[in-house]
Amino acid sequence: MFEKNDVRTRFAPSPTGYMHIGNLRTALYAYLIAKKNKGTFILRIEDTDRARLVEGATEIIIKTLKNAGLVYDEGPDVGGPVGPYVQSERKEIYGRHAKELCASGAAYYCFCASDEAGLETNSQNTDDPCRGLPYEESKRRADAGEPFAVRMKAPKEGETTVVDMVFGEVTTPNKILDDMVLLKRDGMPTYNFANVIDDHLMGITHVLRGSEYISSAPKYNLLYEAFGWEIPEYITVSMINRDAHNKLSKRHGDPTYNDLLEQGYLPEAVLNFVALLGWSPGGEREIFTLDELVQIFDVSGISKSPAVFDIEKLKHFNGEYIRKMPPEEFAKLAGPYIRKAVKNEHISVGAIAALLQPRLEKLSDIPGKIGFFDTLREYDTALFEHQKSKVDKTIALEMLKAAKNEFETLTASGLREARADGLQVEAGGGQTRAGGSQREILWTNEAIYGILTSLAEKLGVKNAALMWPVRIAVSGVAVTPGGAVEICHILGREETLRRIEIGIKALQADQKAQET
RNA sequence: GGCCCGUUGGUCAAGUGGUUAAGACAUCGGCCUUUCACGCCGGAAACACGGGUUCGAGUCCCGUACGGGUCACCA
Repeated sequence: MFEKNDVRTRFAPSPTGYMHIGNLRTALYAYLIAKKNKGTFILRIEDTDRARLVEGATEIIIKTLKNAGLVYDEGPDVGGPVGPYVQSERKEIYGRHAKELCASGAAYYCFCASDEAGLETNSQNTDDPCRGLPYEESKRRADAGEPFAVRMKAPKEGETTVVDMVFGEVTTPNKILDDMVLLKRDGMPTYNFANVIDDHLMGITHVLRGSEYISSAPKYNLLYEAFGWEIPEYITVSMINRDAHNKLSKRHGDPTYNDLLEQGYLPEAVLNFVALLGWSPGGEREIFTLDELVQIFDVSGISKSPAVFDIEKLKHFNGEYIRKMPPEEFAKLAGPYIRKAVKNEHISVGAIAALLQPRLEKLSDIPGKIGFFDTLREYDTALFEHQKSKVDKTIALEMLKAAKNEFETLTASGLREARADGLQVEAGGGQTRAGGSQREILWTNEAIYGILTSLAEKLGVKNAALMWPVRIAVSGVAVTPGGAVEICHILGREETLRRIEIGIKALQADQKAQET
């Protein structure tokens, strides 16, 4: 069995597909509460509705929890002392308990056809016809093989008070409680019943549920009482909404956890963000690792009111996580995205990653930002005009010519090229002069910056006046990650010169067209 | 409709009877600068409403409004 004073929590999803953000948060809180108390976190699969079963969904859940770092101590694939952890494998247990309640008078067999019973529950204050059946008789019928469901015999008077760690005391008049079905005709338990049985049998001390269950909570209490079981701590968490009026739902295209990962969000960032939806640690800090959350999590910080899932803020969190990542790690993560957009093997993934890291919100944004490294698209020469940098087309042409000349001169005198990936190659046919001249340099960011800034100085213009046209020429787009220097560096000397040449030709053609 | 729950800026939120009502995202302005971003500085922006209780109420009580949940042999 399990330790008596052990704090035990469970995440109990039904395997119906990918995991919602709300589910993930519930799992996270359950995990945090268990770990904070050095307790046990359990995964239980609630698959009692075979009609809604989705093939492979259990695997998805397991994979998702692993991916998120929410390691469970007991569960279907890892076992544990109170298994099985899949409800469909516990059918006998529920049947036994349901019959026990019938025998004790807390529940009764119902022989109504399912649709008939449905009608009964909809019309208020109408008793199910089977409620009054004598136990002996209904037991005989059930034993004889007549199909039946089991319903709870809800009290008609009094009230039930539920104590919840988040919502406090919630009192409900018993007369509005219906005779909820415990066991369905197919012998499977309902969620309500299986949940209570399993939570008790598995020693769950803190029961986490979404607020949609709070109106059922009195019925759970009645069930616990009927069995003479101790009622666990209830922790009811409010919903996560898409906007002021709608809750998050897959139907409306709200992203699942998996969707978010596919969109280039980091698991850590999503988890961190989700933790703060409906819960606050109280201070000003917002960025926490999972382990830190375990340390500081407290049920008292859980909010009663629902929270809106704001993707903008998630983006910010994701950006924060990207920025604080070690550069090598980020390069590894971003590598595939970069390679997909920039096929040219000579272009360094690491160098592009370095440019991207401080200005990226999510990985899927990468391709849109760096396509120009791969191919220089045709662009409007109007891009060369930039008031703030004091550049018009005439000046741009002048600047490009000067830059080209400068880069070429260097080549002629034996420029050694340092590729962005760190490999050095000989330029200019390997005619490096022994001893080297003063003009012999490496094609590095520092060198290019030096060349361009001293050129600007020589021409008597601001850096921006030179940098702007160069950047436009080598990229062909108005907005680029990194500046002229970095882009030239990454492209390499040869490609840089080629693109500058293209820019010059375009501007000259423009000029000619203007004259005629 | 019955029952239950909620309501602090556009959003997440701190606040547990006395505060100039934090902070974050988004937004706007500025600085930095080689475009963008990062970073830094600053602005605008909130206690749903009405009654109580109290010397004093975002905080406690009642009501109203609005929003949500639930009322399945779904979970």
